Amino acid sequence: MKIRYNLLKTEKNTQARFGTIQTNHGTYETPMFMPVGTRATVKSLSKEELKDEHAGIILSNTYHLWLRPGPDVIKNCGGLHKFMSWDQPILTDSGGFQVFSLAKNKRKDITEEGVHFKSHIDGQNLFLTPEKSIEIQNKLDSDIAMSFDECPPYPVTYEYMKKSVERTLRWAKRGKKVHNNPNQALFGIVQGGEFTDLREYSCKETVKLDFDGYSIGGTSVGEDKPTMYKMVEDGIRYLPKDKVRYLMGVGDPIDIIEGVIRGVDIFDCVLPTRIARHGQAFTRGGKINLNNAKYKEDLNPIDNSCDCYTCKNYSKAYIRHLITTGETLGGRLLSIHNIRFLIKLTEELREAIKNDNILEYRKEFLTKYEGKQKK
RNA sequence: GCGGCGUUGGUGAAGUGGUUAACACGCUGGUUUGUGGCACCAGUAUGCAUGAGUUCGAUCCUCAUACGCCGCC
Repeated sequence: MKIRYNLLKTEKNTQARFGTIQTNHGTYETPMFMPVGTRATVKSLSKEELKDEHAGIILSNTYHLWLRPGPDVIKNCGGLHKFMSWDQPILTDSGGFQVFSLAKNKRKDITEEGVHFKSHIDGQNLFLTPEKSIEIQNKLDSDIAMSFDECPPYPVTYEYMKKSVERTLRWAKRGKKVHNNPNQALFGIVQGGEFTDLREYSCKETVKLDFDGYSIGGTSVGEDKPTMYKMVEDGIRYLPKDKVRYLMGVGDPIDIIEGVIRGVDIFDCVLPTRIARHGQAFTRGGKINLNNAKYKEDLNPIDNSCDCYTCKNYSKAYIRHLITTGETLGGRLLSIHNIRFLIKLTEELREAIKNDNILEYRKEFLTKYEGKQKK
């Protein structure tokens, strides 16, 4: 079996969906937030810590594992699950986004055949193609592989985006052709930027290729929020109801809620772990910065309503001390909290969908999260 | 008691007779969305030991005082 998505309920007033994803490594409810473990590790966290906070699928990255330790090493070590001792599902990103982020400020050479770019480790010239990406992901033996796409920056011209969408479609076809891991699902990626007709086109053509799931790519690349939400709407409209919908790279709490309301099932994002390492935490009352002097002697947990390991055991004063002194435990504790915060958010969204009150939930969440003055 | 040297922000310090006193750290905020992990951005001395003098103008020159370090009696 690859994976199967079971749609159990659509919320009455919105497109929000409650369902399950069945995989070879267990069945999990959606909407779901997936922590990012780029290099076969969710930075600083053990598998027990992830499971204790109810993590389901986690992410890993083709580009990074390609460079180190290399796909053959992982294959010879029994595949990614065995290698990193993670017995729950893994989704591997294709490396498409790395082409965007690695080469953001430099020249990148995108050709029909693939992408030439330089290793961030030693500068050597690399060449990644759709076939290569899928071949690596086959070896990694993740549960879900992603098609290799082009993720253009924002903004680009309509003409460029049109060409890019066409190329991503050809790449999707090529990748699908060489995909040969019977236990691995393969997802297609919808692109098209902020152009409604290109999103529609990308969506319909990608669906024709019949993937195991679909993701909305090309968001959170510099556009404003209304534009991003429109991209999601335009990208999701023509996707089949019986397949998973994945909004790539989105993990701001508000964006997750807005995504779920528009019909997204799964999300991934580096935000919870990255901001944790820089001393910041999500709370019901908004994002806070533990570096702030006001927490110097604050013995309260980060969030009184949080059930995570960090909030059950440590105070803001202590975490602030760890963060300001550069102790690694600080980032770890905040990562645990932030991941739990987003996972708990999706748990509550599932309940809201079941109760048909997701709009009400959003209103209540925003009132607390953004302060009383808004909306 | 005599002589020499020194005294610049929270810290280490640079510097000049003339608009905004360098840099670093610290401190205070902020940013971060398919991770180039441990980053980036902004703010932070109306002030140069104290007093007087020289000068159009002094943190920078002169004198005195205080404090510190070193040497001599």
